[in-house]
Amino acid sequence: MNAPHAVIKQGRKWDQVLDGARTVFMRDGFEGASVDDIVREAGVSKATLYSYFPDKRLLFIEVAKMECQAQSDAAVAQLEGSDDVRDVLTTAAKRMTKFFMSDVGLQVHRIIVGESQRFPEIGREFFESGPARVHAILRKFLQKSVDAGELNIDDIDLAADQFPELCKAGLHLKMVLGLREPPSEAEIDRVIEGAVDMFLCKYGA
Amino acid sequence: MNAPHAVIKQGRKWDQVLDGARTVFMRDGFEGASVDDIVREAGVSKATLYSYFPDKRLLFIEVAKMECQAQSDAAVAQLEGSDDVRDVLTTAAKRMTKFFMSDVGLQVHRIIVGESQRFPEIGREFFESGPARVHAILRKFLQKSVDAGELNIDDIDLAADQFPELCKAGLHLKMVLGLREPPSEAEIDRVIEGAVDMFLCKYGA
DNA sequence: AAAAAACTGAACTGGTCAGTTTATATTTCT
DNA sequence: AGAAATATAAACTGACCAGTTCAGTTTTTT
Repeated sequence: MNAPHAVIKQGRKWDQVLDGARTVFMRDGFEGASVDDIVREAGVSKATLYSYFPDKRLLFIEVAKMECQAQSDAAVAQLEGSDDVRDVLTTAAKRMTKFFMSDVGLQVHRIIVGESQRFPEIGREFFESGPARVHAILRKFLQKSVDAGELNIDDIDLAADQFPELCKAGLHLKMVLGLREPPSEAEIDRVIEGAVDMFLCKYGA
Repeated sequence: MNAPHAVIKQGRKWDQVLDGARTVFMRDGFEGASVDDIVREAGVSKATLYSYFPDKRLLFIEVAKMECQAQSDAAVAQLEGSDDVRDVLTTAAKRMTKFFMSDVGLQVHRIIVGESQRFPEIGREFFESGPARVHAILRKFLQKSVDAGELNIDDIDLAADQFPELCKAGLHLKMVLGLREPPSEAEIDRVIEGAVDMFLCKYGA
């Protein structure tokens, strides 16, 4: 069995190229990043890069995909470990907020929003691998809790949309626009507690 | 009294330039817009444009300022006309949501977020003339209602941050990324009612 | 009507950048 | 070791674009 382990021929320096591209795109955005910067960062020749990717746009899309994937893996996981609804929601809120406010999360958000006109598929990729997964997992948990009689929700999709929104309250937009320092633990806790309180006030059984 | 009515000499075609720039920037973004496109759209010579604005960046900032101003004027007004808290909140929510979902509102949001790294002052300008004004007006109304014993809020700033966030639930991001049709009246009403319900559930006296 | 101010059009500069080419070198496979 | 695949460096092309310049025209002011 010495069959090639991938149909797509990727060459020895595939990872280097992607790493370099990730660094430069995340630092400078799509327009701001020049291909020469990327090859310098990657320690690779321009010809090599272009032997992997036919153009800058497709390289960017590949990087964006990877970043979205990594993002959602880190931020989203099954909601388990406690039987108390408030605990579970608080944990979920902390995870989400942590990612929303991270440098990577903010920068991905900025770039995706800014380029979503130019590259519609990137917007979809981002949404599916991030917000949509959060929604799905939250939805599942809420449904389970409703079935168990612990929550009382008529429109579960709406509720699963509201909760993440509450976790951003006031902080996220300011951070995206670079208008404030990262929030302290205390500030985050205040927002999260406010979110959970409000959510349970409305939907608690 | 034939004194010039403005200290800054603006020339006859000032408005033409700004209108053309507004059209092209809002259509193509900052990088996507070429100065030649703008002068063509404005029906003005390049030399004229550069006699008003020293460079493309400052022209863009001027346009962004105007757009933010127009935005907040349209979306934000005193919250009056009814004594019923629910009515007032519902009206406010409708106005906000209408703007959030409008073509102009979405495009301004995309461009500002995308360019906020390159032009930090634009982010601030946008925030002050938009979200911050909404926050201030909402805050004032909430305080008044608390004083009148109609609401019961311990952290008014948090509450004033939560409400607009609830009004976006699920819709805004999808629209920004171009992932769905504009919501129907029914969908908007559903989100708004959900927002007001949840808000009053938590803070109603 | 004369003078002053504003505008025009078109060519030009200098710089950047995506993507290509080529001749050469290194790595990997057999 | 020899062949085949992969990578390199560097120069090059073609296009785009911000910003300048200037000789000449139109509009406004006096």
